[in-house]
Amino acid sequence: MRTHKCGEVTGTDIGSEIKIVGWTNKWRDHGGVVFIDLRDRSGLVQVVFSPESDEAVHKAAHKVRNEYVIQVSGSVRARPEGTVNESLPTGAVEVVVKEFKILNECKPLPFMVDDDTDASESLRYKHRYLDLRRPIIQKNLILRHKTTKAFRDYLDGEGFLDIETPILTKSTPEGARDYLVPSRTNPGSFFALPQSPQIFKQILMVAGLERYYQIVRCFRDEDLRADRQPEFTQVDMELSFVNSEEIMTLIEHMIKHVFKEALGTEIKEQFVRLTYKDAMDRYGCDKPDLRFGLELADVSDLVKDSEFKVFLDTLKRGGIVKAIAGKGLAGYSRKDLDDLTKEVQGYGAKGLAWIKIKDDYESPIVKFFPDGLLDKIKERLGAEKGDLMLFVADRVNVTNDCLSRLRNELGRRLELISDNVYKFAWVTDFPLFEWNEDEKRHEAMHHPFTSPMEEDLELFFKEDAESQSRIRAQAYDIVLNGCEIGGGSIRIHKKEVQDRMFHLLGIEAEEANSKFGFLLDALDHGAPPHGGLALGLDRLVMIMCGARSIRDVIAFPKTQKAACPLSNAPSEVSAKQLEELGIKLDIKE
RNA sequence: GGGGUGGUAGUUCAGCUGGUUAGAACGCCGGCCUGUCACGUCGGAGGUCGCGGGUUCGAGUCCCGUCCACCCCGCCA
Repeated sequence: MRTHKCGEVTGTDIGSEIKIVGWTNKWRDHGGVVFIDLRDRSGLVQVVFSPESDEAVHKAAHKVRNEYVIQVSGSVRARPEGTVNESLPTGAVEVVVKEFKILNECKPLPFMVDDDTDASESLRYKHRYLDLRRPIIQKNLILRHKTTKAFRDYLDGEGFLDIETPILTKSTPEGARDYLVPSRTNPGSFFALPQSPQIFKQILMVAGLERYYQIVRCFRDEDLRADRQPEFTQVDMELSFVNSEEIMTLIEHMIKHVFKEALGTEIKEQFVRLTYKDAMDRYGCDKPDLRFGLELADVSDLVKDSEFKVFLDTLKRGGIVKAIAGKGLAGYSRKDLDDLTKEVQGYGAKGLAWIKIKDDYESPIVKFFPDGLLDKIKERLGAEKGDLMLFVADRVNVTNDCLSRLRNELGRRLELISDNVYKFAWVTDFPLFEWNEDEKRHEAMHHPFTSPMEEDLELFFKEDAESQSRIRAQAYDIVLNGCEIGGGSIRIHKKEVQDRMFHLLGIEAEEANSKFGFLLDALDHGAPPHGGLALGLDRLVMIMCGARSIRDVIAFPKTQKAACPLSNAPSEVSAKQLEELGIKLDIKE
């Protein structure tokens, strides 16, 4: 149907007869001469209908409207002097139409197909076939394609096999809420859609496949966010006979390959290494944005010499006092400070103490600090005149949580966060367990198949909760610009260790057997040491695109209520379907 | 489950302390226009003010409820 693509008509085609097809991006009817910008995936080119070349064709051109699909035959020529469009790659040429055909018409549009459309998301998703015509979205999908291709190429080169795992699988305890699928042939029983192919990929290792990968859909029935969809894609990998260092090295090379191939960006520096403890101490979270500094400092040992009751009481109860220095923010108004205070209170802090460093220290609380103490605090924070010192005093986790969010907020306010900068970090030495206060039991921080560190195995077999809380995991997260883009671990490959793990998680042998028996059996039949990692593809591509939302890199995303405005899924089903499945509805009003 | 913002023409929005016939831009339809590329120009059509109640002589505007979209908290091993 065509000899050229619209965006690829160039000066070298001048004089030749070509045939192109595409959508009418814009038409300009001057009465005498009609211009149409014809668009296909490759770009735009201007076509000209002039009465001099063909009266009938020129007349018919008046019928064309936006988004009509047309086919054009004509000759390429240089545009007349003074009419070159510098802002268009094809702006030096135009196609003089000799023949054209309307291949399809288009009803009036619900919104303009245009990169800077400001149509609402729900309208765009309802007519996603129009929304996806916008070059800016196509660019994202193209980058996503290049990214997955680069992953596949790299992994293929490293001897990884792409192996599919079941989508209809088994519900497992722990983790997110499952999406369930009823089984018609087993009334009353349900499949679950996988939250990840975790167990299957481990079984592939036991089976001797040695290197597995899959770019695979995962499902979690939890509430949505700008960076969270109920179905999302992981680059999922598992390797046998490796340690965590070897895995991290491989992943680092892979990521650099992908950034170079898909984005043309060379990541030169080595990924930063942080232990979990370092990350928490210095940034208050396990996914710090390393594009800026503003590190936190623990000042508990200093403020214990003050007379500020809030701090002293917190310390007495086993809490801590940490602080951060806002560079150049000593001029903050009462309202600015109130806003910041409200922000941290939203995350559980009781308040935010502040001290401005001007010629003197300025704050309602300076009177509680003896001479010299404030200098020591200032020194520890690396603060100087003109800065604002902000303090949170609370339990360790609340303090860290609030200050890490405050740190990100200050990073934004001080405009320290630049796009097109990629700061990677590995976070390692995670605790194996996280204490669940509600249920009074340990939960796996990563997942229940994560191996404890060799040197902590002794603790692993001790009975007291305090020892157990000190066990570190052979787990590692990969962080990019303050976003967790992936994580993995060395897995448990010995049955007795896995049994012990379930025991510590409060999962009885019987339950473990019914839920994970097939994995436990496999571990008992010559399971090799193995480990792996999964990367969140959507989030990664989102960062690479500079997109604000994960929905901008997914062709058919769901709304915050986990619905699809295009297909209207989910929807009710017929009584017959329910009957076949043995399902009766009991909807709470 | 909770907090916030929004919902008025096809679209994006304005609409003041409640008051006559709800406006603008873009889009759409028609006319004019031979060098535009945000074309210009003249004219026209287009509204259940998300939905349901209430207050009032009178509600787009105030109150209550509800639905939807987005952002966040909880949740997401």
